[in-house]
Amino acid sequence: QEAGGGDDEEADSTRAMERAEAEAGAPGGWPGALEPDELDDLPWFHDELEPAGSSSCRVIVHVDLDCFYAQVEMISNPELKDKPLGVQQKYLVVTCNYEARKLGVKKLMSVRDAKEKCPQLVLVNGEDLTRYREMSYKVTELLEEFSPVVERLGFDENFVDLTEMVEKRLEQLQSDELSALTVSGHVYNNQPVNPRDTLHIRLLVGSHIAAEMREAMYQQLGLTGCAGVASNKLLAKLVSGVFKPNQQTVLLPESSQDLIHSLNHIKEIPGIGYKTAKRLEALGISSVRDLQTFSSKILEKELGISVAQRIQKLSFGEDDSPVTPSGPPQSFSEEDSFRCSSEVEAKTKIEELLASLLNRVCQDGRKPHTVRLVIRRYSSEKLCNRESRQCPIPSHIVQKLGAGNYDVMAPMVDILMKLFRNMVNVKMPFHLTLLSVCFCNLKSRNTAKKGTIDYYLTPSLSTTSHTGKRSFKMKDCHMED
DNA sequence: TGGGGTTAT
DNA sequence: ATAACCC
Repeated sequence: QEAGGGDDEEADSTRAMERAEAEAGAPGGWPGALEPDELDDLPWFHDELEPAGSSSCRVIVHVDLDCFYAQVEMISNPELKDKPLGVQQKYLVVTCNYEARKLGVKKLMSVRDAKEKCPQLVLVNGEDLTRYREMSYKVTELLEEFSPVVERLGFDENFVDLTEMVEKRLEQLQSDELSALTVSGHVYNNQPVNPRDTLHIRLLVGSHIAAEMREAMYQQLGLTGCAGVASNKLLAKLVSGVFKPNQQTVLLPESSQDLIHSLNHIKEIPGIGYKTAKRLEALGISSVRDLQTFSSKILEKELGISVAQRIQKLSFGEDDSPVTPSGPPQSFSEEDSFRCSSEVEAKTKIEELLASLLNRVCQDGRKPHTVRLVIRRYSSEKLCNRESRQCPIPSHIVQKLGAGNYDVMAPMVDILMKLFRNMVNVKMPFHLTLLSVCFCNLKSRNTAKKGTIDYYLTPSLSTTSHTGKRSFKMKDCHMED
């Protein structure tokens, strides 16, 4: 228990305070007095020490671009800037700018409903993600210049671990500058800052870095967004959305219970998805406090120990998951939802998807060693009913990947059609609503040989690749042939 | 509901 | 290969 050193004392006392607050916050403490044999049902995890060697107080920023696709479209065509704008995929308005939101348009609204609410709505097609994807990676790369530990979440969100950067800045600061330190942006709950609290000070320094990041995004890329600064990813993400467009908020530890309890339903906790929320509701759990106070043992039996422990910690605002550098993508895929009831239609679409994918793979430089075909069958019921078949890409085709795309087109289509016929009995009538082609198992095209430095620095070859950890970026590897 | 992504089992 | 999660 001594392993942590000085920093852990502070963090532990913080956690103890949070727990005291949580218990005090519940009217009359834990609902229903616990029987003696239920005492070990009390959450145990608040007092857990974090791994030795890691500083127990992290500073994490969550950066969330404002209506990202709409912003990219407004940059492409500035005439759209002062108009209500929606980005359309099929018959959905997947996102829209704030002009449109003022007039009642919501994300994922049908085009019909949106036009009804807002007849002046301008729509642009956003089914081709190329420009969004490119801009998305520019944002991630910009953030990586501040600190290399950047985790992407979708195209428009990033987490950055600022702990080290904050430490360095604190070392540089003089004591008079330190006492005059102010916050950049909002403080959640308007909580007063205690200038003698080192946790407060670190988070304030984090808020300045967040402001610099947002300023750089605007100056260099023309993009606006929100940021949240807190001691873990969950809280950073929740707090980033408190003041909405183009603002930032820092969460001080004493307000973490207020933030988590500001959620009206457990489904709003990132990490608790549709399925888990339904299962929890079946157990009578709907509020954050319901989940906090529910029997850990019963929860573990219902959901499995892994999910149960993770989500119950989340309900207290606790999240020890690291910011994992995303690096280059693990997979490339292109999909299209459309009706398809013949093999010829399928083949035509597969050729189309494949052609785009080959261009992307060519740009990336790495080579995929696996290809996957995904379908969705028409069946009115069952959301998310997708089936897939995958197979290795023959090595003689892998080698040709990169420049001579036409040589690989035909054999790849052949492979994909075999996968197709493996899933779909083409002698029987069928009705599909989606086709998707995915390239994965990407390996660097370099000549690293066993025993060389390159071999051990190549994630696809060295042992680190199958531990699931990638702790450095491909672009840092400089692997020329 | 779109057109993407990730990790765990 | 699927199922869950995220946007």
